[in-house]
Amino acid sequence: MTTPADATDSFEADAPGQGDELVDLLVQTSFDVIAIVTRVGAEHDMSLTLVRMLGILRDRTLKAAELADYLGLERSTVSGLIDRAERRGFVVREAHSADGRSVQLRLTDAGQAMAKRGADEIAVRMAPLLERVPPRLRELLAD
Amino acid sequence: MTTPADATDSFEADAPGQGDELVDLLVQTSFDVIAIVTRVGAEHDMSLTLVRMLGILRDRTLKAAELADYLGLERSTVSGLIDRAERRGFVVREAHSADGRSVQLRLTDAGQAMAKRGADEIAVRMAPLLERVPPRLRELLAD
DNA sequence: TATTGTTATACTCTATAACTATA
DNA sequence: TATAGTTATAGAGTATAACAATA
Repeated sequence: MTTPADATDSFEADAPGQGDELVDLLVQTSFDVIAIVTRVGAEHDMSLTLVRMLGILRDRTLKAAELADYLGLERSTVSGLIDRAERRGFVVREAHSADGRSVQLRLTDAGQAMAKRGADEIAVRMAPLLERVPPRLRELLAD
Repeated sequence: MTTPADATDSFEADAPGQGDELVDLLVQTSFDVIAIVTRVGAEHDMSLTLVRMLGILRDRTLKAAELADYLGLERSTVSGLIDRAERRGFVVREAHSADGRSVQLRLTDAGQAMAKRGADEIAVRMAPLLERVPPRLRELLAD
């Protein structure tokens, strides 16, 4: 906006206009989705972060530092998160075979069960939201 | 799953299977989007909730209780949120014309400016994400 | 020296409960 | 009585900084 009569204004990255409805739609939808995940978690006394943790560890075994990367959180934060998850029997800290400093994180059977249950419930809650998507569009999305 | 040999299994709400990839995609994308909004907010020392508040009040004037409904938070929580936003000059509490108990919330010019700036920055950060969406699909989404 | 994980500390966000003022 | 908002309090989530153990 430093050059007053600039015909290419609407193509500048810092002068949005055209695609904003789509951005708004995506942001609003995202908040709705996260709200669903948060609610399902809350019904099982789990924070959004704990739900994410179970989802991530569901089909992986990770070191604590790797989990921190996945979650975008500090190691110290994840340390406490693991504490709480372990106390509830969802996860165990195992010795890492190759690195004495690391701990390997693994879901317990209870953790696996809760992860599956949560995923199922989330899918059910999201069904009404997905049903509003036209079938043709839904197929396109599944590429 | 109470009737063992049920051919309509895959259509039962509590026996998900088919559309799970789509659900996962939507959830993962939502986390990515929220991460962008969170990061943009953090760069301006704003929590995700404060960013949402500015976005909501951008084209509306609301009572505190209404804002709480929009955000899905308790009134007491929103009270503190308004405190902090007011202290930073983003919003003002005005007397409600018809109800002496209520406060009317209105963005200041600074609040409007920050709301616009945040929305613009979010749109810019989301551009790479949107560019991965095929144009044909993007048109369909904008219905 | 660098990295992994933990602990101590502090701040923000959130809810519950109790309260005041108004309806 | 019921509703709008505030305050006090407590708990969870988060980051920063300092630390011990291992690489």
